[in-house]
Amino acid sequence: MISIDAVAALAALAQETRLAVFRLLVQAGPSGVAAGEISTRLDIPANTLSFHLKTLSQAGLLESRQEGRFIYYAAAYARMDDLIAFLTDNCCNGGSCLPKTAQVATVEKRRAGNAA
Amino acid sequence: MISIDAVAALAALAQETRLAVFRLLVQAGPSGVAAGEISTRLDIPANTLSFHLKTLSQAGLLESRQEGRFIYYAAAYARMDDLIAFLTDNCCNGGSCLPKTAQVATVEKRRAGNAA
DNA sequence: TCATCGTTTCAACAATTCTGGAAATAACGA
DNA sequence: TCGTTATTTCCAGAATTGTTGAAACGATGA
Repeated sequence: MISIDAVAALAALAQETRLAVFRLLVQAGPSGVAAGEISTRLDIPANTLSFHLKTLSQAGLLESRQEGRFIYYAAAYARMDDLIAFLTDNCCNGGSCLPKTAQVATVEKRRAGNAA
Repeated sequence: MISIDAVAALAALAQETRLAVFRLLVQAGPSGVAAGEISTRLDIPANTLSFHLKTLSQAGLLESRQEGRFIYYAAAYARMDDLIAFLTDNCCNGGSCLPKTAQVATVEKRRAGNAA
């Protein structure tokens, strides 16, 4: 991940409504949640939600699939991992201040253990 | 960490200059870097940098200490961990999509192994 | 005290963002 | 075809943000 992508992802998450949507989807799992249900569960007008879903998608944080009249949105877990790895990259110059973070927060190592 | 704090932290990081500053400090380690040196290393005007340092500090992402005429800024590692934990909280409803993230990205577990 | 250096505050402008009403699109069932 | 449902696009206004010149502040050494 490069800096400009990280800024886009962070900007997408740096908004109360979008953060709530993203967390809902992170917790919901890879199968995702339909836009309408997100709208209902978080009490967000459909058009406002659509705007935020687009923002999150453009930042690469969501994936979507159409199923009939419904569009299911799911968190892009790999992207989330990329972002975390970017933030913690080379933490303390490779030192030991955050050994677990440094060890785990690399895309490759995370993916090795991930089903998503 | 509550949602509004997370939004503040993410907003602070969602800006090219501030993200560069934060990553510089994450990599520099707990001893920190003086404002002037950050300004030089990243080629940011002093007043602009000051504005961004304040934003990052208010979001709880930086700590600072004065030493003579210099002010050293350092990444607030615990806060960074809180943020990551907040994002990945209850990932996949506690399922196994991201076992390593779920396992590590909790404040308590991270702190147990952290010197910072 | 004075000059200097490191850093912060103030002020103002351009640019961007969030929001929701209204209308449009797209898929389904009758 | 028609009506309904799910979702998106268009639009406009209010609010927020990033930037930098200029000035101010605070610590230091002579």
